[in-house]
Amino acid sequence: MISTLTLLLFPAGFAFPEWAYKPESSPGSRQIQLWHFILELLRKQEYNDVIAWQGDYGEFVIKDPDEVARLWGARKCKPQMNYDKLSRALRYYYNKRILHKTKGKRFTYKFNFNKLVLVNYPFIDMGSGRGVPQSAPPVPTGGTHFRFPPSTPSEVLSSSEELRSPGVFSTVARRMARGSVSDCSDGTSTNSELEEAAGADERAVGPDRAFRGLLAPRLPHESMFRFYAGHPNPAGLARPAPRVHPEPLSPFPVSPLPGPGGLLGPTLSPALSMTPNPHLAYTPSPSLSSPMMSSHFSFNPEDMKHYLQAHTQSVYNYHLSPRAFLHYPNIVVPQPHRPTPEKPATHHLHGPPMPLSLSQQPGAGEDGHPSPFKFKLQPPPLGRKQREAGSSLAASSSSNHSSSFTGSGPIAGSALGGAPPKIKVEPVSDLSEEDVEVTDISEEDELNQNSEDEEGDMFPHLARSRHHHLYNGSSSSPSAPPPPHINPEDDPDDDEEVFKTPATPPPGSGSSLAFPLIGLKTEPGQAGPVSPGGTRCIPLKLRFKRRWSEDQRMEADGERDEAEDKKVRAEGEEQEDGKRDGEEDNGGGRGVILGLMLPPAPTQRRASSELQRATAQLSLENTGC
DNA sequence: ACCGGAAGCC
DNA sequence: GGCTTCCGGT
Repeated sequence: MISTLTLLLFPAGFAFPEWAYKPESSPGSRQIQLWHFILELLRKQEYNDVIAWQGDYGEFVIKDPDEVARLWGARKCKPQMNYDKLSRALRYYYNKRILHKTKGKRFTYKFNFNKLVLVNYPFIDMGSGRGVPQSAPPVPTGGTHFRFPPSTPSEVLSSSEELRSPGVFSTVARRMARGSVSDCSDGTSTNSELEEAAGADERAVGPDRAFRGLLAPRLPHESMFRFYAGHPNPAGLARPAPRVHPEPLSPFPVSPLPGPGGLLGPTLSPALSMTPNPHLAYTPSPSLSSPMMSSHFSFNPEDMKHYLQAHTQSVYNYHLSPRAFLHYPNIVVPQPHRPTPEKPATHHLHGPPMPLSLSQQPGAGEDGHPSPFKFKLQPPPLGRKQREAGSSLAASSSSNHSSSFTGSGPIAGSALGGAPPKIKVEPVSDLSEEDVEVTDISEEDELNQNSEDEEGDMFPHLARSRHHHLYNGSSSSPSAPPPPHINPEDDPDDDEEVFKTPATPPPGSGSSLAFPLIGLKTEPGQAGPVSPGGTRCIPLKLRFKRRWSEDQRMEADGERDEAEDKKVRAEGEEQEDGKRDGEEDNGGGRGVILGLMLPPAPTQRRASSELQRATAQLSLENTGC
């Protein structure tokens, strides 16, 4: 199976896009983007008096708005820049879900790292230990949000932006594979380090890279990365570790989330080169160092059990969606103890009857091109006016903005039975939907946006209608090291954190379990296969959702909304959405797999670190102007 | 302060 | 696409 997996994983060979390393070349823009810049400032101590991390993970406060504006203006050669304009730009990020305002706190904003990462750096290799930079945005609890690629090619194409289209990735990948990473870096940019590292990695581990790339989005966990790491290059590794030390200011927790992901990592990697290296040494958390970390991981029941258990624990710890639970046939994982009494122990990961085999996935790797991942920012919500107006446009059809979410819980409510405007039906049908899902995804994003939840993140689809929403209770998770200040409420909402797991693993999870990636690939036609078996989970899911919803509400109640509420609007979900929703929930077929793996946070972190690195080199001010 | 529409620039 | 600029509104 591994081989199969491998193939799937490395179909085309994804690589990290060049732009990932260069802020300047960030997608969509030639120049440095504001958020990169902010991150850059954040990571530099010298600007601590100007802007600094504060409060929750990802939350930062602009201590000196004028100065920040000045710096930004300098960087962009916009002397006329001022905080008013800068803040407008920041607000512009709200729609993109990259940032949101921390209500009630002056000049305080919060990154939604997940989104950033996913969106912009889906394939980044967070690799290694480059270490979470101090400035790394915190992504404590969170899960990552990811979206699945559209199932159909057409969809893919249609997708608005597929960011860097697959083609791009593949191209890059190839390049990288060759070790020509340097391309990216012409001297201009930043990164020598990154590039070098990347290059090294690639050379050393050709496929791995690809692998990583793929995984990254879904498998956030650091451990995962680590394992694949195997990166020969020391440089990257070395640095990070040291840096990791917690900064007072930095929101980042020192330690990465312990998570299941780590466990998986090994799993995945076996095939890959797992050479022990410093990386491995750098284990995020003790927990990771489980046996699983050991060089070899087998899918045998015991191991799986172990893994699952760990995963389950993590799910609980992170308040992940039930969907996150891995399913492994025949193995029942004992439930972790959860603080919360309520949580039902019920879920055992039962395997759905039909295990998916990787093979099922249709084109998975085969198509020559990599699966189309389309990670994109969500479309901005419709303008309020429009919405209000009832702009029909919304495209969607019917979208009415349904109500949105009342305070309590948007989606959750719906799930619970609240009347959700949109969703309503839970389609039990589920799986099949995937395609739909995918499809939807592309477009849906726009529609969905709603943010219902706290998150509002990027993957509305997932989140939205469906039940999904689970955000991690940020505060709670024990494992995650709390930031200095944790506010109970704060984060919960934060969307960022929300972890939407894609889907539960489909049935056959055993195998699937392992690879999210696979799922990706699958998309294309996969619906068929999945459907058969997979779906049955639904009921459980629903149940879980409810549970979660309840829990979430209880725990989080507050905030989530924050930003998102407003946006909710978009929702107009279409009927289809509803369907999809169901699906998604399910774990939608393919996605499912992914879900398993992902431990959210890490990824983000890594991504962030990468970003930081990338940005690090930029000069804050641009003299050139 | 903060929000977000609209128009415009690159 | 990603702001920048301007601006009316809360």
